[in-house]
Amino acid sequence: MTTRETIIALGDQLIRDKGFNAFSFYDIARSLNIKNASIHYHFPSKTDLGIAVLKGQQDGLRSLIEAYSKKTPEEKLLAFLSIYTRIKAEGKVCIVGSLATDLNSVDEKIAVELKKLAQEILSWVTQILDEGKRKKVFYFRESSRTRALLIITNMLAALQVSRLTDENDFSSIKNAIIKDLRVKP
Amino acid sequence: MTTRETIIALGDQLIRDKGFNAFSFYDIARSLNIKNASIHYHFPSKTDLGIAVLKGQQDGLRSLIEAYSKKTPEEKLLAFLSIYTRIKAEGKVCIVGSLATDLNSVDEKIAVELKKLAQEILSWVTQILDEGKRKKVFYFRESSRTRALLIITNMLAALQVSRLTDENDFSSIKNAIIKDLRVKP
DNA sequence: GTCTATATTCCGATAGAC
DNA sequence: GTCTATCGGAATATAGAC
Repeated sequence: MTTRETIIALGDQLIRDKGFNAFSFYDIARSLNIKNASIHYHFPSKTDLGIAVLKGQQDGLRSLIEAYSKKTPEEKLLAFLSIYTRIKAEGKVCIVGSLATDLNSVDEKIAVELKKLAQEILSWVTQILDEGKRKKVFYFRESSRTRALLIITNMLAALQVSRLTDENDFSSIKNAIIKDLRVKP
Repeated sequence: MTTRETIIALGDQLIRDKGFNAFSFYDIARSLNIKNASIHYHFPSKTDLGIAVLKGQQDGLRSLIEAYSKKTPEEKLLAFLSIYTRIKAEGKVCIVGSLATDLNSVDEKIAVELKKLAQEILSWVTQILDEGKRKKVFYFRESSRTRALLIITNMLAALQVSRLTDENDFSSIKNAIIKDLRVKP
């Protein structure tokens, strides 16, 4: 992994651990045993790093979508849900939630990339549910888009709320989502 | 409203608008036409203000619970959901979500009060659902606690995600929650 | 309770040597 | 690409006058 990629990975983790406004270039420099100024060589501004992190997330999502394109709707949905399970294991939160709460304090360019990411997530989950409904493996009353929103908001906030209530609450929420989709009307 | 109360109200709004780490005492001082140092007279540290904001939220919640204690489960649930509708109208997010994403960058004392607030919200919604199930006005398969978590996470993240996707998504989510509870098995 | 003034620390960012 | 050195700005916080 190049230094640039390592910086992006560390920035990503820091945003999801402490929030965009709470981390500094020094946090990254210390981890990498380099100096503050060296980070600026790779990313002139903190906003530039934020954008790179979001573009990395977009690329990762597209790879996952591509890798699961021939799989069943159940497999796709489980792959989607396991994104959050991995984040939970790290004790962190989703980047969409983290940056959404700070939205009015970050550069507009970050907001633009964040919205793109959110749209792509919503679009994918909507398609998964749509396919599952057609193939009669998922059952739900709402539109696919609304149901996708319900599932995404459940998982996104499960990471946040389970930091405060009980760590097991994350699994309870995840399991309930899966079960509910399988209940025939 | 006393100056102290006004500062708390402004701090609350700023946390839910920009995040805890993005607002400064100067934001509040400017709004009140007083100086930075005057804020410190009322709240020695930013952490003190954060705690006061959270205690204010706890008090507000307890008042709401008390005011609705004799009402029906449906009325209680609608009262709970309308908390978020009001926040959405302001374009802000829920304080629980905002501070949960910044949890590892704030003072431990803030984390303690935030957890108390989250527990009280979860406890209330769980009781509302429990009562609704007993009285056969709400229908759901999960435990009351899990269903409460599902509903709370939906609303909390609906505020965050609808900043990014479509403002109308908030209403779609809210309406789906209400409808789903009324569906008989 | 609010003010002026100031101390202190931290952060983002740049210049220029190596 | 990384370093040293430094600038400029912002933010938290305190001292002491009014």
